[in-house]
Amino acid sequence: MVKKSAARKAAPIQPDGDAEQRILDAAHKVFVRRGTAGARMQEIADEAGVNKALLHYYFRNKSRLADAIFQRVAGGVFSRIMDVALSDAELEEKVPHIIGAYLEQLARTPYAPGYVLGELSHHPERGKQLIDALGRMREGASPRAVLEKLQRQLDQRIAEGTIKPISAQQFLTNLVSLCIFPFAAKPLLCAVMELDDAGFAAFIDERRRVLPEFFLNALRP
Amino acid sequence: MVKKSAARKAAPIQPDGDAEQRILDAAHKVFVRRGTAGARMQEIADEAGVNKALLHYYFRNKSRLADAIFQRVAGGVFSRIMDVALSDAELEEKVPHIIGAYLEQLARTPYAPGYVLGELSHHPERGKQLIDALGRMREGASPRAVLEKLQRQLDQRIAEGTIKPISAQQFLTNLVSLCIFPFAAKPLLCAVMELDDAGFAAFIDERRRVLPEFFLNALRP
DNA sequence: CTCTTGATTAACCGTACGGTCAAACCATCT
DNA sequence: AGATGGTTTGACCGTACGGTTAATCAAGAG
Repeated sequence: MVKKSAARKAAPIQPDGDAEQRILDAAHKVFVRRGTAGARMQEIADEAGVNKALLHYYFRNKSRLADAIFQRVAGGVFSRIMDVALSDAELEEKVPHIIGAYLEQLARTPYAPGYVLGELSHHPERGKQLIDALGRMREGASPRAVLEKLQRQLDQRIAEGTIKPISAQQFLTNLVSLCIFPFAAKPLLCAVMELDDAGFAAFIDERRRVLPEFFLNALRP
Repeated sequence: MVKKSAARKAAPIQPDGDAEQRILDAAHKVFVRRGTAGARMQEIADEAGVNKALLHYYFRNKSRLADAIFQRVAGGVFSRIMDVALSDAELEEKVPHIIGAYLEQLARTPYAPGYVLGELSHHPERGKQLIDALGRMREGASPRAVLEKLQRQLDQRIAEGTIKPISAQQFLTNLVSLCIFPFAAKPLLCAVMELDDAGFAAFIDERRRVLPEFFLNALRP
């Protein structure tokens, strides 16, 4: 759509990367820490080291920029969930693996979940937009198909009598809840448990050990 | 602090209740659906059927009003958690009871969790404020004391060998995660599972049956 | 009745904010 | 060198928003 002259050069002139990318990164930071409504175009421009008008040049207006960032952040938070449902590994391997990878990723972006959930609650229509975007990222991974595949795997184990009956919906909801919520409520948990950032990291580390066992144990018949 | 003339009369003149209360209720609605930064003082005034200047008369400015509402909403979302830790009942009774009551309450205010988590992530200092307020509501229910009491109860059961070892922190975090998250992510869950509001209510109803068993099962040694 | 006092309003103010525009910039091509 | 076209900027605009003020209203006290 928009041709980037800097892309042709090996060493870009600008401080780092081309302007559009710097704007996206700056907007990412600002939107996540202030929320869409609380973010200021000027603050994003400053953070990107760029004139405010340039934001409107690349992204027509604030709401388009906000949409782009929301998709980026929410995609980052939720895309990994697909791994659970799509992989063919047995639950006993899959669950610990996904929990470990997920907690690790979230620990790197601890404020993303709070931002995403806040935005979702103020703009419910973004729920639909988000799963459309996720479907576009991973070919043919419609939510319905994903849930059906997971349900088949669960049903087989249920028939074997090796896990208790559970629907794929409840299974996924539980798994995601246990992983994401502690980050979304991080400031509250830190206050309740009297933790600083290092203490919270330790709490998450402990969680990485405890959660797989807790979850698999819950499935045991 | 501020004397209310209408309070003296048996039948208040105003449409319903005194102005301060109507403002609080209106602010509650507006802040929850728009978020603090997205809420407009004018919209709150309209919703309360009152002049905008009156908001500044009762609450000096927007941020004080926002603080009041946040405490109210967040208190409503989290105060019930205390019941788990403070009650003396056995886990097998306590857990299903708290899950049932909690899901029922949240189903009545489904957008509160998203609002609270969003606000927490943009104003982390409110975590501390919130637990102070919760401590004020329930006499001598400091988080530390609550966690210690719960830990004693858990330790006894662990020593008996009737549940697996778990810290009070992880126990509470898991319980709260499983209850609150589905509401905070309601728009997303509805999109993924192709549910309307009635379908979501049914999903929560199913959850009320499934969750106690899931949770207690996870504790089983 | 007047005086006082809290409650309520209409009108207003300053500015912060999202958005626009014409000019300047700069690499590339002829 | 000049022309071209995407990129970047400073200056500007309209308004929506939070907040203030002076006036009005209602009701009790004297």
